[in-house]
Amino acid sequence: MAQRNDYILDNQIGYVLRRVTQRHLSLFSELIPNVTTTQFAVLARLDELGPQSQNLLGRATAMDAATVKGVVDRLARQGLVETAADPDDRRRLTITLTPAGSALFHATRNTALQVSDRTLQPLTDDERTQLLALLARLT
Amino acid sequence: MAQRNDYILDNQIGYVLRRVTQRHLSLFSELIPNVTTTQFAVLARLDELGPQSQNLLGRATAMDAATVKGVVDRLARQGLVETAADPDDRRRLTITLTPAGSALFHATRNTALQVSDRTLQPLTDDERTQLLALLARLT
DNA sequence: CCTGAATTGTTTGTATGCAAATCAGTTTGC
DNA sequence: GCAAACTGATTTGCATACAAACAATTCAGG
Repeated sequence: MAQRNDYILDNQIGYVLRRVTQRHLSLFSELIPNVTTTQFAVLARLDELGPQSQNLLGRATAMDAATVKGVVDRLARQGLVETAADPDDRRRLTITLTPAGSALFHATRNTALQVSDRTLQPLTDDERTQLLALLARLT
Repeated sequence: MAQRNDYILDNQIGYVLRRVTQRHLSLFSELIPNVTTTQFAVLARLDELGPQSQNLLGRATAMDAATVKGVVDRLARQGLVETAADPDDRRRLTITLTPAGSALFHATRNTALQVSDRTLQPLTDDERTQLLALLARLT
C-alpha cells in the first residue's frame, strides 16, 4: 500500500547496482587500461582452470555464448589467448592462455585486487565482508 | 601478502555485482517486457521531476550524454516521451512524458517494485536495508 | 545403426555504456 | 563588446549483454 504512491528510483536495488558498477568500472579502467573487467575475468578463469572450451569458459565467467565469443575474439586479437580446434569433439574450440596473457594476468593481479579494495574503500572490513556475503546470496 | 597468491574471481566485488545485476535484469524483463530498466528509470525521473533537458535527465539517471540520447530516442519511437526545442536556450532539448508514457509508468510502477522485491527475496527485511545502505555508500 | 535430441559455436539484431571529437549556442571576464 | 571558456547535443567507435535463429557435430534410445 505504501508502495502504491512512491517509487523512489534511488532506493531501487537495480539502480543502485548500476551506479556502483559504474564506479567500479571507472576505477578498473583507470588502474588497468589494457583490458576490461570481463576480459580480465576470462584471463583469471583460464589461469585458474587451464584451457577450456569457449562455452565452458562462458559459463565459468557468467557470459552467454555470444558475449564470450566477442570477448575471446578481442583477447585473441591482443595475443592474450589462443584458440585451437578440439580433435576429440569437432564442435569445440579450446581457449588457451598465451604466455603473454599469463604474464599480463600475473602482472596485474595485485592491481585488480586494489581495484576491488578501492571500490570498497568507504566501508570497514566487517562491512565489506557483510556486503559480499549479502550480494552472494542474490546470485 | 596473502593477496599476492590468490585472486578469487568469485570474491571480487565487480564480478559479484555483474552477476547480481544479471539476475535483476532478467527478472525485470520477465515482469516488464515493454521497457528496459534504463528506459524505466527515465520514465520514473520524468514523472518525478517533470520535463527536463536531455543532459539534466541524463545526470538524474546516471547516464552520459551519448547513452541518454539513445534511450530517449527509443522511448520517443515508442511514443512514451516527446522532445521539443527550448525557446530560452536553443541548445537545449526538452524531454516530456507523453500521456502514454505517464500511463505506462503508473501502470507498471508496482510491478517494478515487485521486481526489486524479487531480486532481494533471499534476504530478510533487515538484510535488505543493510545491503542498500552499504551499496549507497559505494556510489 | 540410425534417427531425434542435445550441445557447441556463429551470426544478426537490439540495447546499454563510455570516450572522444565536433558543432552550435551561451556565458564570463577583461 | 568580444574572445575565451563553457555547456548542450550529436556522432562515431568500441565493448559488453542477451535473444533468436542457424549449422555442424555428437549423443542416446530403440
